[in-house]
This record gives sequence, C-alpha cells and structure tokens, in this order.
Amino acid sequence: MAITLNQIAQLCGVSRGTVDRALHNKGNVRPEVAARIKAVATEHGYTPNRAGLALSRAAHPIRIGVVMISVETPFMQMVLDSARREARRLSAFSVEVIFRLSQSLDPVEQVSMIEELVEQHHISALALTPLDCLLVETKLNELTEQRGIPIITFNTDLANSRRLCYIGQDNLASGRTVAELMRLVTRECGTVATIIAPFLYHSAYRERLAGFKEELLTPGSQLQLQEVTIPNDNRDVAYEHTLRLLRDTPNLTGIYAITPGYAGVCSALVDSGRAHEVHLIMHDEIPANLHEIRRGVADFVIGQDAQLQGSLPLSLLADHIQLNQRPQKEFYHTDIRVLLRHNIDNLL
Amino acid sequence: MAITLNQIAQLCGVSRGTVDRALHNKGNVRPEVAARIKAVATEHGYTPNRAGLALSRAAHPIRIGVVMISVETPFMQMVLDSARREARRLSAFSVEVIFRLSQSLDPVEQVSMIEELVEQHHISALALTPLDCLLVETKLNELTEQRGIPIITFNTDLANSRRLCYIGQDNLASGRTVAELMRLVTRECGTVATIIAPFLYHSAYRERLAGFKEELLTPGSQLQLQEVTIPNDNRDVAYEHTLRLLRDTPNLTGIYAITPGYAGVCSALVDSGRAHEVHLIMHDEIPANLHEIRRGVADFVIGQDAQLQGSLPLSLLADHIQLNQRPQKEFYHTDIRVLLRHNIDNLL
DNA sequence: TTGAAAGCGTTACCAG
DNA sequence: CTGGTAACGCTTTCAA
Repeated sequence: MAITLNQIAQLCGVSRGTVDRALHNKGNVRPEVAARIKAVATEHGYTPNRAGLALSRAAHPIRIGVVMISVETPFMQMVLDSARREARRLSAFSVEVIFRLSQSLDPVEQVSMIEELVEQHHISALALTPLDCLLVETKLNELTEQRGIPIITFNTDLANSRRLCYIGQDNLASGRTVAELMRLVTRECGTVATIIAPFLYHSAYRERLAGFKEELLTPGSQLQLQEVTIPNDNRDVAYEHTLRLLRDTPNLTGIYAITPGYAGVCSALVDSGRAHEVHLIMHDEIPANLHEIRRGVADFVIGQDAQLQGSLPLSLLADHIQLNQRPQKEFYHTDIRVLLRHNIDNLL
Repeated sequence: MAITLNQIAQLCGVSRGTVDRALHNKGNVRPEVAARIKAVATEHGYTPNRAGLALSRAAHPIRIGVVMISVETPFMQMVLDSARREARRLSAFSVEVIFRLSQSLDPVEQVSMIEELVEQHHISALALTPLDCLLVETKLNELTEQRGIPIITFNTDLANSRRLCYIGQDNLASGRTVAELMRLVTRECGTVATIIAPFLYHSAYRERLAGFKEELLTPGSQLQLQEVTIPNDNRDVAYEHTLRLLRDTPNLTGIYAITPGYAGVCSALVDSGRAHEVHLIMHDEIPANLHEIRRGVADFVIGQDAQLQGSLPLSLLADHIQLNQRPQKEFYHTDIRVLLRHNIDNLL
C-alpha cells in the first residue's frame, strides 16, 4: 500500500488536516511547514487513495453532463451503453452522470441542452459529441473560459474549441485505410464510388471522404472515382440511389459506404445480382454489417472502439475533477479496426 | 447513489452487521430475517459499494500472483507494462500483486514459481501464461480443487485445466484471418511459405499455423503451401533460413512469419531485393514490425490487445475475490487487429 | 495557523 | 443469534 495522508502527518508531526491543506494549497499553513509536508509527500510518492477520496465526498457528489447526438443509430447505441455502464461504475465513487440525448442534428437544441445541464443541474464537467458549427463552438469556449468547466469531445471533434481532448477515431486516417483496402480488392481496376449522406454540422463523415480521396487518387492510380451524394440516410433512399449507380456506371468495381443507410446499399447490391462482382467496404461494427461480411456481400467493415468512446470520456473527467489530473494527450485516437470474415466471430 | 447497507438495515429494522451476515450467508441470522433482508436487497438492486469495500479491507490486502513467460519479447513487455499499471491502480483497493517473470519455457520452473507464490506468499488468486504440458495442468487443477484458488490464463490458454477463463487471442481465428489476407495480396497465385520456430509447450503458435493451413487450402485454391520450421527465434537463424527459402522456392509469392525472429525474415527479404515481389504478413504489434509496414516490407501485421491482456486478468480476479463475481465468459477473446499502413499512425 | 472530530460504506470483532 | 464499535483514507467543518 502506498503512503497515506495520516502517515505523512505523523512523519511531519502535524495533523491530517494540515497535510491536506498544504498539499491542496488551501492556505492557512505556515510556509515552512507546507514546504516540508510537500517535500515528504513527493519523496514518498504520495498519491491520494481513490477509495478514500470517493467515499469522503459521498455527501457532495460530482455531476458530469453527457450530450450525445445521433443516438438512434446502432453504433451510437453501443457507445451509449458503454457510457451508462461507466456511469454505474462511477456512481460508487460519488460521481453522478446526467445524460441528454438527441436524434436531431440541430445546433440550437444542442446548445440549449448544454445550458440546461449547466444552469439547472450545475454540472462540473461535460462530455459531448459536438455539432460542427460556430454556435456550439462559442458555447463550449464560454463554458471553459468563464465557468472553468472542463470539456471532452468524443466520437466527433470540434478541433477549434477549447476542449481538454478528443476521444475517437482519426477519420482522415480511416478514410485512407479504406482507400488502401479498396485498391487491394479492386486490383486497381475500374471505377470506385463513394456513397455519402451529407449531414450538415457533422464533420466526421466529411473527413472520411477526404482521407479516402486523398489516398485513392495517388499519382499513377488507374482507378476512377465517382462521388454519390444522397439526401439522407434512409434505407430506401440509399437503395434507390445505389440501384441507379449500379445501372449507370460502366465498369463499377467498388463501393465505399460512408454513412448509415448501409442496409439499402447492401440490398441493392444483392437484388441486382452484382454483390460478388462489386466490392463493398462500409463503416460501423454493428451486427447487421457483420452479417453482410458473413454472407459475402461486404469485403470489409471498418470498426471503432465503441466501448472506449463511451467510457473513457467519463473516467478522464472524473480523474480530472477528483484527482486534478489532466488528460495526458489532446487526441485519444481509437482503433481503426479492419474487420473481415475471420476476425469477427468473437464480436457481438 | 445506489442503496447502502445502512439503508437496508434501517428498512428492515436491524443493524448493519446483521445485513452483512445475511447477504453473505455467514450464518448467525434467523432464517426469516435473512429472507426479508435478501428480498429488500434485491428489490432495491443493492450492490456493495466498491470504495467502501476496498477501504474496509485495507488492513488485510488481497494478494494476487502473476506468472509470465517469454517476458523478454517486446510484445510480452507491453503486456507486462499494462499489468503493472493495473496493479498500481488496484493497490488503492487493497490488492497486492506479486509478479514472477521467466524467460525460459521450462515447466519445472513454472511450477516452482507457482508453488512459491502459494506457499510463501499465500496468494488467493493466480493469473498466468501457462505452458502447455501435463505438469502445469496438474498443478493448476490441484490449486483449484484443493485450495480453491481461482485461476485465469492469459495470452496463451490451457483449455483442459480448470481455470476460470482465458483472456487472449483466438489463435486459430488469427491464423485464418492471415490466410484470408494472404489470398488477397497474392491474388491466389504461386507458393506461400510459413516460417515457424517450434517452441515446445507453446500452443498459441501451433494454433496459428493450424488455422492458416485450414483456411488457405480450401478446395479450389491455386496456392501451394511450403512449411518452414526453424530451430529457434534467433534473428540470424531466421535470416539464413529465409534466404535459403527465397533461393530454393520458385514462384514464391508470400511469407507468413508466425513466431518472433521477424527482423531476420525482413532483412533477408530486403537483402535479396525481393521485398516488393514477395508479400509478407507477420504477427505482433511492436514498433519494429510497424516500421516494416511503413517502409513497405510487410503488407500486414496482426496485432492483439496488449493492454487488455495485461489488465483484465487482474481486474477480473479482484472482482471475483472482493465482490464474489465470477467472470461472465469462459473466453475473453481479444481483438484480431489487422494493421496496415494507414491505421498505425496513432499506435506507439 | 492548527488540531480534533464527524462522516462516507464496508467488514471484522467482541459483547450481549 | 444480534447489535455496537472500530477501522480503512480522505475531506470538511468547527473549535481552539
């Protein structure tokens, strides 16, 4: 067991209370005494005991707010499940987590959710999947600067805001990874199409596309690129647009499905009888997509660590507030998982 | 905050002590009272508070033993680092972890390490990377049956022993995954070679090979298979054997490096000038191997989650002993990571 | 400026 | 069979 406050107090011939005040710079300690206490503490590598600390604060729990968008998608459900588990775990450590979930992509709604958490529930930290717009950015900076509320973004980032860190995939890199795999499966022949629903205020999807194009069209590549933009991620909409794509594009060898609507894309491929001729790579490690791998419709699925995206923001914020530990990095980039037929058996 | 022992006690009109005894079946509680207490507890979803529990046991810490082999390899170093971090974290929860590390693959040494932990240090749980032999298996079963010591295997399993669970890769599946990728990069042409050092008592490597062969040689495959066995994992030994392989095998299109000695294989490929003609897939997500991806010598590296393999055995054992929670599964299969040029930037 | 005491949730121990 | 008390490490509050 590491050294405790009490032991330091005995070593220095003072009381626990004094040691506590000295180490946390709360004043009311004679400078010489404070210096000696700090010296002893660092010498013995003192770290506050989490269990004791949490217990002592049971009367005044810390409140952390969580704001999430797109909670209706299966992937975000997995993230949410993980966040709820972490919240339950943290409840034993005097941390309360308040969730605010949204299916819309409306910045005004997001900002009002944040405000409600701050004003009504007096949260002392915030984790969110931010919308990519100035309104939200301004709000986050205000919380940071004027209220000193630490913020962590997850799943999607807002790089210009003054958040503590981002936890999620490097979307540019995941687009590049798909391009590399696409070159492999198409043997660099024919035309490759990207299918994307252009969600306003949602930067992750745009970045995937950018990374993909950058890597696919390197000098010397024989591949043609066709970009398809569909109005939304509805299954039937994706189906129709994919059918049209298949009909109108001669020599189509690959499809990269960037946004949800995967089921429509797959059905169109199957119904047109070209599932084995046109290679398909999609995002999102969800049961339906893994099934498409198993039945040979999709070549690869790109996954990301839903567990970590749900749990890490909360545990980092709890550490930050309770132990005064800042996150060690600005970017916690989660795995870019390459899933194919034989490495998905143990998932889900 | 969840319901506490104290609150249950008040609801039932008894004292904390009685509730404690009732819930843990320690006897000395009138049956009717015990039944009522349990009913109230389940009704309110009582879970013991981890912080309080840990604190109350500070005077009598739990001791967990860890026995690891092959600690000299870079991958096992990463696992060990993660286990040490977890041990530090658990020290605040009244858990002490005692490590016994070995570079040899000697069953007699492993058994004596286990015995020392049990006899001298009185560990109440054990996590180990077992050698695959009857001597170790018998010892583990003895600990389980006669001493009631819970055991978890990690990184490599001993499926016939009565361990609680296994945490690590599904090695058969990872071999199959490599075969799938190998078919892709070689376009199913030519001869593919496997290079393996036949470590006695080490089942993980044999399983990788078995999975690979099973999947590569499916009916209709055009690929030829050449199995190369080298005496050990020494770099120079691997180098010489790879050079010979390259010289003697006409139409060699792929190499699967199963065991350490990777550096020798890569050097041979580079020195012979055939690095871009012969495709290479290796195991182990270590810096040297990722470098081989970056410089284009290796096509893929198969990684596994070193973090989880180090930390999960300890936290599951701590939960098992402190909270009486059995692991939920017999197999915790960690990721089979497919690493290629664009998804390794954020690693290491 | 400092110390002492209470309380957080749990277990262990001892007295009734 | 049951209840009370002390202890774990820490913060907070009150008194000196």
